[in-house]
Amino acid sequence: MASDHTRTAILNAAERLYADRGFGDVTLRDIVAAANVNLAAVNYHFGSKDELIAELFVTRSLATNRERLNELRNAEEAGGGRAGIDAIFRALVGPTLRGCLGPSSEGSTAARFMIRASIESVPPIRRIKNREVDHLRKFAAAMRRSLPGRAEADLYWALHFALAMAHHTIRERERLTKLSEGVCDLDDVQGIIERVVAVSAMALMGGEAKTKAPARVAARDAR
Amino acid sequence: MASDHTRTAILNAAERLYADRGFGDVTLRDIVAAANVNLAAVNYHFGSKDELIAELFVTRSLATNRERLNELRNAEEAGGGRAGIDAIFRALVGPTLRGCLGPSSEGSTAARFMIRASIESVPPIRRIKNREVDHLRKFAAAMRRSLPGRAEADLYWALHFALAMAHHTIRERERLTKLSEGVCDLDDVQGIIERVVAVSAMALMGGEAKTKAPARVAARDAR
DNA sequence: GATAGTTTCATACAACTGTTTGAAATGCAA
DNA sequence: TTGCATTTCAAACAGTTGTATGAAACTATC
Repeated sequence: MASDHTRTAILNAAERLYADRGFGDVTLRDIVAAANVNLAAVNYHFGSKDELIAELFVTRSLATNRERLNELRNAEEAGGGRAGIDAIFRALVGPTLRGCLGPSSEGSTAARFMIRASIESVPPIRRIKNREVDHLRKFAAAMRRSLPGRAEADLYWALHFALAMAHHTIRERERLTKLSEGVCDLDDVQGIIERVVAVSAMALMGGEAKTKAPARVAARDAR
Repeated sequence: MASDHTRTAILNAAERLYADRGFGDVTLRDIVAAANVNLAAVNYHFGSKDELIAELFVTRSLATNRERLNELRNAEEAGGGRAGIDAIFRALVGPTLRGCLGPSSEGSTAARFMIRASIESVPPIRRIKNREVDHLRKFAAAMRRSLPGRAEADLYWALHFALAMAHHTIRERERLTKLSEGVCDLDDVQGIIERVVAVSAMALMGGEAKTKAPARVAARDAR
């Protein structure tokens, strides 16, 4: 037990430094200097550098996943076991985008850390991300309940594209601002979420009316 | 001039090693060992490790960009100055997806290197990517010509989402296979391209008929 | 075949990395 | 206070990294 003071000081300093300068050029010595603790404290409290990074990422990651599942559960309860497809996508990408975008994310170390984690891909984080399959399957299941007739492949492709748009927007938000010369407002988080949700739903629906039968989205006029 | 033998041996070995094991844990010593050349040869021929990586990436990157612009030009000429929106997206994501996906990409070192470069983000590569704004603006211009009435923001968001889907598919292709338990066929490159193109077009069109007036895609029922 | 320029080589360099060690300090129970 | 366990600390360790050096080998020109 004890005071935990050193432990949390390390966690805070590490999160801030990694967020600001990336995993690539932050050493344990940088961290302990910022935390005002001894170099050996990291290995004493966490075992290794990788385990420190893993703990940082797992904490934030679990929080996001909890938020997602909360939103999903609420949507399904509101719909009597079946959530609308929009609500499902909103539960999937909303928490991540809200957490990492918008003016508040500039100040939040947690947000900047997660952005960094999505840009640089270090081994300990990759290992954790690979365990997220079960979590995503829950969203696939919700989609299946919501649209029983849909082809499995279309389901997963839509899920995949939703995550693609969300993560890419977080990763490349600066580039998008520069590319569009400020025309794309990265601070309008709710607008972005609805945009991603709408496109994801269209990816699944093939641009047809929401309640209609399956519509293939793929291979039309090849080239 | 001279034989260039050493130079190209380094380039080949480096590309293969980076493709296989990532930038993180391939050292210059690994490279020169695989290339059967002296350690000092890298600094002699390239100046530094970062310049070697940069040269590798620039070469492949320019090739892709050339291919993209070729396809775009062809599409615009075929349409008398105005390419169809599908053709524009196809020119944008086609070369990248064809290069990095499909059974052939397993064998191609170049493809595996570019996949690696899109997963790990090292400083020299990031610097080059940031100079790609001009290149992407050409596609924005083509979209503008194709659909003069469209709002600028919608244009850039669709462009952004197209790249998002393409790159995310490349980055996470293994995860998607595992997640979907093989239901998503990552070897059907043409099918994937058409899927991405269709969704991108829908992102821009808002699910309405292709020739209709602007349709906002964003903020409907917030939450 | 001597000369000048290029390329290769073995080796050293200097710095930095995460981790370990063993002793000192601290906190807490009896 | 005594004793015991936890925590901190300075120092060193062992290994790796990219880069620099200066001599040797080569190549082509005159």
